[in-house]
Amino acid sequence: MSRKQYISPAIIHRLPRYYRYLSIIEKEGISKISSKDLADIMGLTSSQIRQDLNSFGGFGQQGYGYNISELKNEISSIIGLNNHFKAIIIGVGNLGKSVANYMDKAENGFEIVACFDKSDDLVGTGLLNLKVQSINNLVNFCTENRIDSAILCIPSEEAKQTVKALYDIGIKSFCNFSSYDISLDYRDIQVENIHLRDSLMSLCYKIADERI
Amino acid sequence: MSRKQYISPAIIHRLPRYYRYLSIIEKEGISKISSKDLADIMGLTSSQIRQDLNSFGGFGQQGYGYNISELKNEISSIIGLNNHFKAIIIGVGNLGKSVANYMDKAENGFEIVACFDKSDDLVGTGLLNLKVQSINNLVNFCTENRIDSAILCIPSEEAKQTVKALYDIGIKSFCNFSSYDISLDYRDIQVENIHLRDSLMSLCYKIADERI
DNA sequence: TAGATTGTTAATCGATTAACAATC
DNA sequence: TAGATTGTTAATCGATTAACAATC
Repeated sequence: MSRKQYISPAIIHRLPRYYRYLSIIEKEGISKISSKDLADIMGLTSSQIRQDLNSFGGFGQQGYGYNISELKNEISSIIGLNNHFKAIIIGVGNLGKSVANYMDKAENGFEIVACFDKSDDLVGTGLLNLKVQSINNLVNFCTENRIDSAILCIPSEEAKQTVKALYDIGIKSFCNFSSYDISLDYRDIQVENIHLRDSLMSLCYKIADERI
Repeated sequence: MSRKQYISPAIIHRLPRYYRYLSIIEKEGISKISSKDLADIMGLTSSQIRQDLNSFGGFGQQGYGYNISELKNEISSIIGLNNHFKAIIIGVGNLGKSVANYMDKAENGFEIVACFDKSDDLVGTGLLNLKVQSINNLVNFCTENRIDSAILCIPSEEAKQTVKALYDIGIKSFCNFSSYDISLDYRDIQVENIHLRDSLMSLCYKIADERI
């Protein structure tokens, strides 16, 4: 079967997990796996795995299973890891720094090509092999260089202004650490939100609920 | 209606958002709101809001709507924000530092009571008003002090070992920044995962998919 | 060939949306 | 009282699981 038209958000968010586990299993020197065995390892059902994979194509072989390297490469290609999309980091506090360092060392589909901060103390300092630029230079830089995505490591009020400026010059992909809900203001964008406070509060609920 | 037995994960993850928006609206000086108006602001449907809220109790008034401060307080109480659960940070690199600073300034249901690192360079340095302790002191500290939750800002191999040690002394709540899937090894725990790499990869997929 | 396991359709489950009687 | 809006039940939608024919 060929690739389905619509891929659900649930599937999109499982793709990186497939990639991660297939990488681990491949490193263990195993060359093939059945949906049942992979399901046991990943805590899914074999049905779900076959459904997920088959929304992109028939990567398995009846009676045999899936070739791990092959499947891993297929998923890498589906995610688009080899695109090495050009990303910029906005806000170079501890969060921006940790994100930059993390992205630099682990394969994730992006490469960081610039970073910006509003603080004069940080502008000109080094991060990875880059010099932190002034936020005043942001729009200029992004019009002169092709940028695929912006990683927002700034508070929500600043994020709101920054997204507006970037959207106006055509940048429509964001990794958002602020609590500003970008997708409410713009429809034709790609965004992943990492809302630390919301995660903590959900965890708080779970603990509190457990102790009732 | 009184509180339902089972609250779905989907609802649990919307609670912090309700709290966030109600706080914003309250600050704007508005005192009441209908499910319809709140839905428009939050990008939900009024049905969903009424369903969500009614799984905890009837907080509204027919013909009127919801009193904002009252509802915000109810949700704060449902999440359990006033518990101020005692959390420890494990790993005080840039990520650990940014999480610590963030948690210190924003209300989230937790307070950080200690932080640990394996690096001798970091042990003894200050973070918030705490001194970074050696990871060797972790189990000892946690047996002598009541700890509600551990925030894992370390790589997955270390996370796996650390979780085992903590689980064995009864700590069963984790905010996990590593890619180790704790819930596959332990069933009776509360966990929130923040998988930065997975989020980036999902974003990568969305961009790549958009450009097909 | 027989056994294993996929790809795919059908059934089930859960979450969202619609509808409306209750009631402020 | 009339209008508004909730609380709640019913309908729909989407995602997961089960089942099984196809086939390696």
